[in-house]
Amino acid sequence: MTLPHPLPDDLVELIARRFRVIGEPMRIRLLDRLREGEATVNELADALDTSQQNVSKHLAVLADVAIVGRRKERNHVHYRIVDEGVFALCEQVCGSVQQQLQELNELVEGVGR
Amino acid sequence: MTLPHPLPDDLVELIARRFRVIGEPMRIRLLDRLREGEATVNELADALDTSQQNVSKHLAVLADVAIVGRRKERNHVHYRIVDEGVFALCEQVCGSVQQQLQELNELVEGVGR
DNA sequence: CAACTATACAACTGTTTCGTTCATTACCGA
DNA sequence: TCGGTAATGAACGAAACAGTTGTATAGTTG
Repeated sequence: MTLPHPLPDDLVELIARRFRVIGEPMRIRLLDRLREGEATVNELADALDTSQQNVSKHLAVLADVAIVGRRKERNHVHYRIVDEGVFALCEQVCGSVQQQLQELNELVEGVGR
Repeated sequence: MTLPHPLPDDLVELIARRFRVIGEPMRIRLLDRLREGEATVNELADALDTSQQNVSKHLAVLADVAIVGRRKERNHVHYRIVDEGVFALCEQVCGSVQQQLQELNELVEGVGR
């Protein structure tokens, strides 16, 4: 896919929104946990050591931008990832982060000698 | 690259930080403008119709996470993109956004008939 | 040296949003 | 129907952050 240039304002807003949704530690951890497969709100709350309400809220945000989906079964709600693209994003970001760390290391070594 | 699982907390923080840095409309527009090549603070402020101080501040944030770099020449400072990966990120996100819009359209059509 | 230009810094304001708490709804089993 | 569990909704305080205004620094030019 090729990006238009200049980016129209509303597209910029959409992109920014999505990045901000992902840019929250608790939500990243939720997604990381969901990589293992479906889970209910309480399972996630237990796994990430936070309140059930908090998990519910973050999941609602993630569902709103269609990153996760819901499946109701009896009186449980199972959440799962529907947009696998987020992991590609994280990997890409990890690449940049690691490169940054590496450059930092080289800098420190350079000063050291 | 493969992501570790579960993600260690400090890596989660770094990833979240980076997403949040990119998740700001003005910064996305700055990056979009910098795709055309180097620019000074004032050029960017003019192009994006905002204050010099505001641009300076956002550039400092982008420089802090090594997405843009600075080059000083006479009494101008030229900024440029040093981490081209951000555009890959934006394209990926655009893909998800477009898919989301498409699904919304199908939903509307489905209701319509 | 004085005036000008370009950039950065600091303080303030308003907005957003994270996490918590309390209340409410929905569903199941005894 | 009653009690228990699961999930959501609403309201609140605290923290983070965007954008503005005013000021400071640094280099350039007359």
